[in-house]
Amino acid sequence: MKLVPEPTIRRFARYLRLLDQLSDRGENTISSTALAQIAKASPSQIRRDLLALGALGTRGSGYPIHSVARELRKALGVDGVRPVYIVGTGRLGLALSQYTGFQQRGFRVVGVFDNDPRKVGTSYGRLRIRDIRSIAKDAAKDRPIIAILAVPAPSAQTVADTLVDAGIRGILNLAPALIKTPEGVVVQNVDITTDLLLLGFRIDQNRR
Amino acid sequence: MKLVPEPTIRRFARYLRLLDQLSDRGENTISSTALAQIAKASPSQIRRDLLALGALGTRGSGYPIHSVARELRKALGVDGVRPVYIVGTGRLGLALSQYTGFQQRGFRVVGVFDNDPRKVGTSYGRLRIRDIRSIAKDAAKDRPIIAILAVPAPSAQTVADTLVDAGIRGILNLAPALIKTPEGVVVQNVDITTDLLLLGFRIDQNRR
DNA sequence: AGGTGTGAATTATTTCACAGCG
DNA sequence: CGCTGTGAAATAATTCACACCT
Repeated sequence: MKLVPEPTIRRFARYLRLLDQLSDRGENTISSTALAQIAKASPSQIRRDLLALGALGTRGSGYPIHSVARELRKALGVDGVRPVYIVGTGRLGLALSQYTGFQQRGFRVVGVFDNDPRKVGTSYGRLRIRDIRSIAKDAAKDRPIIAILAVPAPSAQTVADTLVDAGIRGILNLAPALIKTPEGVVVQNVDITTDLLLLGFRIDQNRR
Repeated sequence: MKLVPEPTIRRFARYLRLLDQLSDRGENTISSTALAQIAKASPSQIRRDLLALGALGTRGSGYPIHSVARELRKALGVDGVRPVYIVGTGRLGLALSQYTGFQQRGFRVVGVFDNDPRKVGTSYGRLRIRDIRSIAKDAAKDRPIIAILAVPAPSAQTVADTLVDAGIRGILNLAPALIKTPEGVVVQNVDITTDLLLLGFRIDQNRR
């Protein structure tokens, strides 16, 4: 597959969720127009986007949901299962460690870490909180590529450095802090306040 | 202010966070080049973006952090304080209700709701969990414009309808489900799995 | 010198519109 | 027919490059 534009990738993730839902309802095919409706996009945009996966549609009847979903997974790199570490077991870290949605989307939480000795050793569900100091050793065994960083802002950079040393290639940063990583380690920032701001703005503008 | 493009708005939220941080460190001005550095954007993009707020920069020395931050807040509609409701007190809802970051950014959680009678009445910090059935009545008093929806996917739509009836104008939807709202009620979806997918993709492509 | 404001050029993304396949 | 695939056109966003202020 050649280079896919960034906005298309964002939409890919949305399409995948929608198609999975449709699939659960027993649907087999969907037209660009119908998908556009529920995805809040234009039919031609859908066609352009899906075309990047190859010509999967059937003229006259639409797109086969199953194959498109499979190709989307392949394009997004979740055709297998990706092991993930969660670092930080505050309220947010714990909430995420219990979240079942990851598994359905190709991610599996295989380790939860903290630096607080009082927490290390206690169990939440199937996961036992491990000591952050053993993360490099553990990572050699679990081979996670991605880590979810859910620590307080002041320690974000230090912990991020530890993750990089442990061989992590991508960090989903939930801390409200900017972190620096060496070339080759990708950071994706998630900041719910940003989304709140954006929502507020859209309300004022009455944008949909 | 005339129409600001959507991508610019997204960046506005980021700039604001950075400028607040710089301000905390005692900085007074910053050049487009310096800001570009930490915001991972190009200097000319910064200048274009900030220009949409009016010509605030001083040639030769850069942008006055304070005024720019104030204008950003105005542009994003957070020059005052926005009251917010949180609906759903699972792990995630509770984590958010305790999150202190909102206040600093112009949002204040003024109510937390659930439908579980065993939870209603119990207190978390300064907030007492209230009954979802009284939300319309309460909203008439608290006048929240925004609600954060943190309920399980199957009940998302029903609860969203309740929120709309209570006069909510914008919903930050954390449930992994699509919700429909009447014209004039804005929905902003937050889905951490989508960000994980995006991160995974960027690792594969080695995009920064 | 140093750094903004801004038209013009470039590049990216979306939409149009229609040929062509099932 | 209905609906995809796709060049071509239109629109949006970014970057260039430089005049101009302090």
